[in-house]
Amino acid sequence: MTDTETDTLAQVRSEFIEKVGLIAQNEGLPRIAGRVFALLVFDGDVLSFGDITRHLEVSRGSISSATRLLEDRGLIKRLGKPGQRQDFFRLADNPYENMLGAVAGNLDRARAEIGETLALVPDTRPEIRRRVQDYARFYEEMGRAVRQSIENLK
Amino acid sequence: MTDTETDTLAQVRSEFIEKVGLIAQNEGLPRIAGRVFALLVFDGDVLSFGDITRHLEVSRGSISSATRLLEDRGLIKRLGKPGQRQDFFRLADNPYENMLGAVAGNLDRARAEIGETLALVPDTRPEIRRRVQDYARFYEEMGRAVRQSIENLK
DNA sequence: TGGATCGTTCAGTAAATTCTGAAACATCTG
DNA sequence: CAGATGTTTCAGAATTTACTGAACGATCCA
Repeated sequence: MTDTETDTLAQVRSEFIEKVGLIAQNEGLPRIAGRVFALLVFDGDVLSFGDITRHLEVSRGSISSATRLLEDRGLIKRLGKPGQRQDFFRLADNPYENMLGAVAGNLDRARAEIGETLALVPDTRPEIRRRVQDYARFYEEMGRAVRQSIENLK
Repeated sequence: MTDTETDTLAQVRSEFIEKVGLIAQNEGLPRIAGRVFALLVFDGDVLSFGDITRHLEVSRGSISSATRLLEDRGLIKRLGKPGQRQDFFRLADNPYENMLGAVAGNLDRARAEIGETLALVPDTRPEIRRRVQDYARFYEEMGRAVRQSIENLK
């Protein structure tokens, strides 16, 4: 591999990290969480907490909360190494399925809330019921689709 | 219908509106946009701009941008009535399909950006390619699921 | 045990987003 | 055309969210 190619790959890598940061932001996650995820996707290796702060040049506080968020969502895995003070991280085994699991959870919650309203609209107002039901059906349908995706990714 | 029932329905309606406001916020939309949408779902009628400001008690500026956002996404329809200065609004004919259309668009965009990265990772780094490709596949799969939902809602 | 390294917490700051209200602009009516 | 009514725009206020950095408690090593 020539130097030029190395430089280009480093550049591709850094652009990827920034892109995923923006995608995360667009999906309502902290940008830094997206960058950490991207870093682990691209590099593949097990990285230490310190590695991550160094690569991304952000405060340890931010890395702490980003890693915890990603860990809670099942996107990354925290590893302890015997005789090592540092925490280590790698991609989870099934990050995308877990990501979709969180999405499905949100959809179910929304569907449930609308269901509560539906239960309170009397039969004497069938037009209202129908419209609220259409809305509920939308979340049901999305939930089904997402669960199907989880299957397809397995 | 008794007064008690009427009061209860009014209450159900207002709780629904607030709930949808929060759901919208949770999905990254302005809360007011969610409330406007909920109002039109629940009431079903054609409502004027003024009706909406009165029902929701927010500034006309906010209603103006919320209605435009919802209109742009194909969730509501703006109507002109002959001999009437006011704008009128009703639910779009297929609001949920259009909502999903926007979602699918975002997924496609994300997928495309990751595809750009993938194209730049050389064959000499197959491990990186595989991981980036898995990530791209995730967006593909989601896109497929959403498009399927659109079909199912038709 | 003392000193170093590490991760978390939290208070304060920065940045982004939403909302308001007033001014500008447009349309209708008499 | 003048006045009344209606919508948009935009500057600034309010709110929310993300981020930093320092203090703290924990763990490891000499």
